This record gives sequence, structure tokens and C-alpha cells, in this order.
Amino acid sequence: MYESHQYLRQFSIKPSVQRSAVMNFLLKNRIHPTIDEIYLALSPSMPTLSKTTVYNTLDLFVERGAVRALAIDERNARYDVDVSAHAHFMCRSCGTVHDIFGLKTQMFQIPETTKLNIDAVEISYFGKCEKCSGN
Amino acid sequence: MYESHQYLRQFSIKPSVQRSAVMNFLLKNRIHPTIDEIYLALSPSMPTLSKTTVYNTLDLFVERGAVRALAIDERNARYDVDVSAHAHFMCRSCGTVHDIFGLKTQMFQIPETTKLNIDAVEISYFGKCEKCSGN
DNA sequence: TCTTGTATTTGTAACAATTACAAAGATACA
DNA sequence: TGTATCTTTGTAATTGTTACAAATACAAGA
Ligand SMILES: [Mn+2]
Ligand SMILES: [Mn+2]
Ligand SMILES: [Zn+2]
Ligand SMILES: [Zn+2]
Repeated sequence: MYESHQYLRQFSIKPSVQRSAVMNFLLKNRIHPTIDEIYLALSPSMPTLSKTTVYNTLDLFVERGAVRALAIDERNARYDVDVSAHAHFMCRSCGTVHDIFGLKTQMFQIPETTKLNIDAVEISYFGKCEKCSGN
Repeated sequence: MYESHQYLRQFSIKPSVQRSAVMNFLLKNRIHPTIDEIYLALSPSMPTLSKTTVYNTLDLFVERGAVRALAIDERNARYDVDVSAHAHFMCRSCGTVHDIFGLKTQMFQIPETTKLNIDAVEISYFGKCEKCSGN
């Protein structure tokens, strides 16, 4: 909790109770959560927390580069506090999103093109996770 | 239009007026359209077309492997009749989705992992397109 | 400490994309 | 022609997100 305060300052984000709680959750639960998952996890201990605040907070985090928004899940936005170059896998069955580390750094390089001004890359894999592969 | 009929049969999709019209649009307009774009393009010449039919049709196309659904656009699903291995770029400003061809085939290979049963890869780039780069 | 301006949070309403569902229409074939 | 099945349609419900204005918290100066 106190760490979260410090962590936020690294990204010039003024800490508040809500912001620290959200960042704390992201740091301790690296499951690429949705807004709803964050809200449902925090609201028991923060009964006045508003879902709008969770939206605002995540927007701010992304804007400041503290968090990455993933496009992998068409249904909801998912957020990742690990902004380093890595890929993701989403299970078509249970919807969980896993990290895929260890891909060649070349894969995250931006292709040469004069026309496009690329600032981000996202590599996503889809299929069934171990649990859902049945057996 | 007639081509579309033939095209659908390749994927064991029973052709109907609506299905052929949608496939024809996809084959002739390779812009990774949204459901709404497809609906709005076709409805003038097919006034009774229902948006639900467009949803149903695209679901069927994807299920049969005739079309790929892209996750690149968080706002709406986008569909690509080109199911070959290639990447995409989405402009953060105007929202258009471009193809990125010519990436090494290695990039589309599935990483070795015993745990995950991967069946698809999606490589997405984000930034500003030529038009929106101002200048 | 009070005052006042600014930043943040909250709750509600509006919006947009998608899904559910049942009725209507088209198609195939006995 | 009759009947079962497939497909389309329109509407309503659901869900995720955004807009917005009021309430609250915070920060600095008087
Ligand atoms: Mn991750
Ligand atoms: Mn494409
Ligand atoms: Zn799973
Ligand atoms: Zn653009």
C-alpha cells in the first residue's frame, strides 16, 4: 500500500487513497484484470468506491505510462502493470489472460515503414489453456 | 456477387442473398470493416436487411474459417476476409486498420509451450497513420 | 485556523455494441 | 402441396463505457 504510493510518484501520478488501492491491486494481482474485476475486488474494503473512479484511474495510469491497456479481449479492456515487452495468451474457454515471456526481442521491433508512425506493438495468442484443454 | 456464392461454398457455407452480399462486400472492400460499416453499406440496396443478420452471418463466417475476427479495435469487432498470416496497424486518431504484410513467417509461429494449446496469433501495431501524422 | 481555488471522487444518466429470443419468411424435399 | 428445417427479422435486454454535474477532499495563502 505504501509501496504503491512511491510507485505512483515514479510516474508523476499524485497518489490518492483510490489510486493507491488500484495500483496496489495491479501490483499484487498480475492477472491482467478488467475494470470490473478491480472494482469487485476493492469495493468490499472501500465501500464508497465508484466504478467511474476505477475507469478514471486506469485512464490516467495508461496516459502516464504506468500501465498498459490490452486489446486482446474484445469484451472488456484489460490492464497490465508490466509494461515491458512481452506477449499474451487468452483462453477462448475461460477467458484468462496469461503472459508469454521469452519471445525474441526482434518480434517487438517496429517494422520499417515510411508511412506509419508506430508507437506500440501487441502480440496476442489465442487457444485453450491447460485447465480448459480437458486433461 | 456470383463469385461470392462460389466462395462461400468453399467453406461449406450455404449461400443466401444476405450471406452472399456480406461476403461480396468483404471481398471487394478490404478495409477490415465493423458490423456497422457492413450494415450501412448494404442496407441502401437491401432495405430489409437486419443488423442481427449481419451479426449472425459474420459469426458463421468466422466459425467456418472464411473470415477472421480481429481484436485490434477495442470499440468494435472488425472482420478480415484475408485469413493468411499478416499483421495489422490501427491508427489511434482515425481508427482505420491497415494491413502489414512482409513480416517474417517466424513471427506467426506458435511459441513452444507444453501448457497452452494455441490456435491463433494476432500481431497488432498502433500509432498514427500517414494522414493523421499531420504533415 | 479560515478561505478559496483546484483536483478528485461519486452517482446517475446517456450511449453504443452485442446478445437473446420469438415470430415471420424462405427453402428443401417427402 | 405439406411439413420440417433453416434463415432472417425486429425488438428487447444486457453489458461495457462515457458524459456530466454535484459532492468531497486537498493545498496554499491570508
Ligand atoms: Mn502481461
Ligand atoms: Mn488484414
Ligand atoms: Zn482456460
Ligand atoms: Zn489516421
